[in-house]
Amino acid sequence: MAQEKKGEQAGKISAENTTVQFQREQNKITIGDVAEALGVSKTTVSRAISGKGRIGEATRQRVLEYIKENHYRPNVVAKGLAKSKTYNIGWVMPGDSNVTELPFFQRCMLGISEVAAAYDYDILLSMVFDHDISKLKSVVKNRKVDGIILGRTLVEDESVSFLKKSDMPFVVIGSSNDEDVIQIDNDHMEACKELTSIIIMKGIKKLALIGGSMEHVVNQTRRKGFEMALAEQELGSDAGMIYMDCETDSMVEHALEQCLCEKAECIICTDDRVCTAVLNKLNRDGISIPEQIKVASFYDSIMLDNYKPAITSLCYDPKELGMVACTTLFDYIAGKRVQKKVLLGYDVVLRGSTK
Amino acid sequence: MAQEKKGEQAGKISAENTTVQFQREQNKITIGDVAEALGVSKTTVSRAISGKGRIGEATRQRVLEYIKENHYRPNVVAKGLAKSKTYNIGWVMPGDSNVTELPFFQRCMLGISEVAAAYDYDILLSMVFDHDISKLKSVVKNRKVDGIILGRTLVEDESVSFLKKSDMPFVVIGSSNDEDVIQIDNDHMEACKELTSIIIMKGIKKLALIGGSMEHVVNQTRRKGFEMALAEQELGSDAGMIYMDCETDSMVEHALEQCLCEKAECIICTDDRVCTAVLNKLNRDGISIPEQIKVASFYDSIMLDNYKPAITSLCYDPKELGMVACTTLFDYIAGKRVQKKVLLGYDVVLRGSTK
DNA sequence: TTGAAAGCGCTAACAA
DNA sequence: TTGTTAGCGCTTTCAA
Repeated sequence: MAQEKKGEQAGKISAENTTVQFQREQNKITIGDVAEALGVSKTTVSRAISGKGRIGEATRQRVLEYIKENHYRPNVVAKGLAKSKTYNIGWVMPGDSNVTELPFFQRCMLGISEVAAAYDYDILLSMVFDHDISKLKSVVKNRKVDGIILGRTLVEDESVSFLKKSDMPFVVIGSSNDEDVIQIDNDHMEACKELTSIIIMKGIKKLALIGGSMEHVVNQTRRKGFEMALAEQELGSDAGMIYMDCETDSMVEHALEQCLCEKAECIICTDDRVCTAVLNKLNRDGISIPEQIKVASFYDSIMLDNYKPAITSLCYDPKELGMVACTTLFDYIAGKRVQKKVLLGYDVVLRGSTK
Repeated sequence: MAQEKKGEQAGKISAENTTVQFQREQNKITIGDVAEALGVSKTTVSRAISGKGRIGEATRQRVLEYIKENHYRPNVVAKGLAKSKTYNIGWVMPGDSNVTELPFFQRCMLGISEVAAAYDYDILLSMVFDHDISKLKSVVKNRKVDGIILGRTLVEDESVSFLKKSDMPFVVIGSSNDEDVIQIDNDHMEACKELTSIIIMKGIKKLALIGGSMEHVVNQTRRKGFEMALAEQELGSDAGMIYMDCETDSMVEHALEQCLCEKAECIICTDDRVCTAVLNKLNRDGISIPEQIKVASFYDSIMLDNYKPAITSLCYDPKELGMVACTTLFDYIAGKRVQKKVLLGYDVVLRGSTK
């Protein structure tokens, strides 16, 4: 076992066969080796690979062939050093535990991943916390990425203000109140307005919004959409109750109780966490949906997938968000002129809960 | 707007103020600049920073001070090139859509992220698909990482066999049938055996296992744990029905029907997706839990969090899994001898569904 | 069309 | 204790 065939995993296996030890194996073939073997200069090899600079078709083919046969791969890091690029983009997502539950970020990642691959880029992951963005800082200061995608924005966002002061190109997924920031988002305002309007048009005269933290820009936007619908549909000012900043289940329940007292006919939740809490309480209290009260959510998720009746909600495509964000970032890095604010679509999905 | 203060975001804002264009700003101070400014050699500066090699305390302080004042940060990529390191570890997770729903991987990431940060490493993310591991391949061949953590293993795992042939150190989260692979996992076998045993000891005489794909090592292990409990408790061979490879809801439902025909008293599900399907069908058919039939799951998740009655299940800590995997990988890279198979703990949580 | 040489920013022998 | 020098593996200017 001491002598391993080249190409097999380099590992020494212990007597008891229960531990292993890694031994580095040097196998690397460099551009210099290729040049030497072919009797040409490194420059020529480099040119053959990049396709830049004049080079004879014959030599070009010869080099390319040799490379293929000998499985030569240029060292991307060395290339990066020479070109002042890293071929990485940074993906910054929140690490807070109630957020890691959400499939949203993984779906975004999927989109980013796909686009980045097309540009021969990799993704460097940084998890940040509301008040600890040290990982983001180190990635930027260590210059390990060529640009950054921020997965979430807060109203007062340390990440954003840090990035603005750096010279690192970045885009955010979600919205920012800062006009200078390149932002990719769904059109939450329009979406929330539309869903609310539809509900009103169904004849509902008294409706309530129960929402999460106003620290999130998106919740501000949702609220605005809700209010706009109310204004547009010309319902009285007492037609819409709003309870924001319900960050815990008990706060949601408390808000819900108020809504019930006020005889709200429909409860709209800004997201599925809030909605779950609402559904649980209604269930416990034996209030039936949609007969006694209607429920809708401004965000759908698997958490609600299996609920009976199905919950009316707004649907978005996080993967598309990731793809557009990534494309935009690459365009921006390349010096192209890019849209500062891109708004993507949504679907209003009417289900049993508002029948 | 054409002239920006240094340190502000380099961006040209268009006339309509709706697009932006990025302009690179050169601000970098190198080790050479520091050396020159201080009238010492680059080596001296390098030594002052790394703390390696003999250097006078006086010069050392002088260098450090200058660095602090002038905000010099060594270029990690250049350092990496010189030391043949990347200061990145690769994190490979599946991109299949039914898998991105799971918070499991994000929780693992959290643990990895924490440990990696302590080693001044970053995480390079690759999403792979069951039969397309090209992203993994490019990351390895491009030598953009010093080691890799595989987030999931299949029975016949292309990623594993590829990595074994490369000289890239790697560990897997989950189990592999391949003894040579360094693997970090929860003790699923023991956990499943224990939960099953407990249920049997409650007096259940006829129980069924409904499970997902046998392509996943973990499902094989779970099945084994289930079978071991049956054997150990000396129930007859007809006491335990097993329906594996139920990859769709309809397959689960079909299996469930069989179980009901056979008068199973308790349904155990290998994971929460299966469990959700089971619960939905039981609910639809008006079969009450735990009165008419008992239900348990070998994996808990938020999908089941809000179900009434609460579902008895096994609980694991994915973050710990990530932390241990990452630590192990670093030890292995450092040439330390490491355990080939590490098994972490679990909790059996008995809830209403098996009352 | 090709090559020599300098340089990207850092580390590490070896000398002094 | 400090500096000189030669890399790490690639790109790119300039000259041939």
